[in-house]
Amino acid sequence: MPRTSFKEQMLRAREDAIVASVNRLLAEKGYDLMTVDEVAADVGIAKASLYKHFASKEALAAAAMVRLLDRALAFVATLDSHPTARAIDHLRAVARWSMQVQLAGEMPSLPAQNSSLRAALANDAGYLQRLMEVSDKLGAWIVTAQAAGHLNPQLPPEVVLYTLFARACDPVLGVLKLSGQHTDERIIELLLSTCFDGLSGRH
Amino acid sequence: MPRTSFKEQMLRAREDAIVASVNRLLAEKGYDLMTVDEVAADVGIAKASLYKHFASKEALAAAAMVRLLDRALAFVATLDSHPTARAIDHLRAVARWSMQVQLAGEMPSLPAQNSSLRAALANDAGYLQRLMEVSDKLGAWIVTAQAAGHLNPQLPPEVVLYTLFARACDPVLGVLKLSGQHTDERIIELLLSTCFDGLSGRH
DNA sequence: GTCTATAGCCAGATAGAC
DNA sequence: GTCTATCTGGCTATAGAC
Repeated sequence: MPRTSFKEQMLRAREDAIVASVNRLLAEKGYDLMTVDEVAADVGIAKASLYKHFASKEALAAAAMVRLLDRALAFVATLDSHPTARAIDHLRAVARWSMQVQLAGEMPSLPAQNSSLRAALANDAGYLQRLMEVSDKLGAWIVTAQAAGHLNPQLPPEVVLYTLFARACDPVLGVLKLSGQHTDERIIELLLSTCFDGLSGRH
Repeated sequence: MPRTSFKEQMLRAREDAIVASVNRLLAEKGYDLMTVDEVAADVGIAKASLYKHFASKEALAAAAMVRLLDRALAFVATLDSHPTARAIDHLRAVARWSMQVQLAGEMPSLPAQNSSLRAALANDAGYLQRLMEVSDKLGAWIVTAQAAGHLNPQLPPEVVLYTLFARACDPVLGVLKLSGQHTDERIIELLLSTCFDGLSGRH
């Protein structure tokens, strides 16, 4: 395997800068309102140059999702290095982490209904593989936590998994932040409570 | 007050048909992917005629939201006629109703990030008034249920309110329906459970 | 690979006859 | 108020020089 040349390093750095911009703009405006012109201006290159790196706007979104999943996998790996902790604590930690990412304005937001975008993601091997890795990790913790009685064992594991994914981009977070009535930490504690303990709370 | 003439009745009926189409298309494709051409074709009139009734695409969306809120208020009114039931049961009933609406493909979906659309809604007196009415009704039930110990009294009431609104358009519902592994009724019971009792469930 | 300039398309909104 | 036909602007994507 040839070592990466200087030119390749520069290319990588530029593409990282592009994806970072895309990630931020996706978090700020969402996919539909983000324009490729904006991305190019934000990175500081011409739009045509952008298209030399990524074939389409959809490819840009996919790259941002890959970046996010890589961050998630890195965080999951740090949890794995504490094997003494309980699975339920791992799951809470992941949920808290995803909410922190959202509050920091770094959670890319894609429309669930755009079918051509969905098709592009479904054809992206790198995206699919990382999504499966994250799902497998969380799925294992879910089953363990259910067996230990820390998660409701009557819920199908996939329902728990989908719910955790959905809470990572829950609009309630943004509304509460906009209201300005609570600190970021308090918002996260409130939403973790409603997510794991429900609106009724523990009795 | 003059009684409504035949012409006015026809006008009303046509506008109702328009809003019904908009509501369905908003549920099916979402605001950004719904085109005004589509709406006109669905209703069976020319696009220019549509613009005689509604000034803009945003006005169409606002009308659909008003229609939805009117349906919600009507449902809330039926609950009010059973004054013996507990507030928590009313809230669960409203949550179940909203999930049924979504599963029936009748829940209009608007992007949270489109600021011009948000501005249009914020300037629509009819929309705002109905939104406040619904919020007041639910808010009263929330406070009552908290006092009775049926809802976690440590949660700020507005957090409960926002959460109920958010669960009405929770994407988890659509994903579970798409997976085809559960009946509609089972999906609703599962999501009601995660919403009120949390992922941990009751202990 | 980077740029300027532009093609091509599509959707929201409108003109003007009837 | 309804229609056909059109305008207008913005967006993705590309051509072609350097």
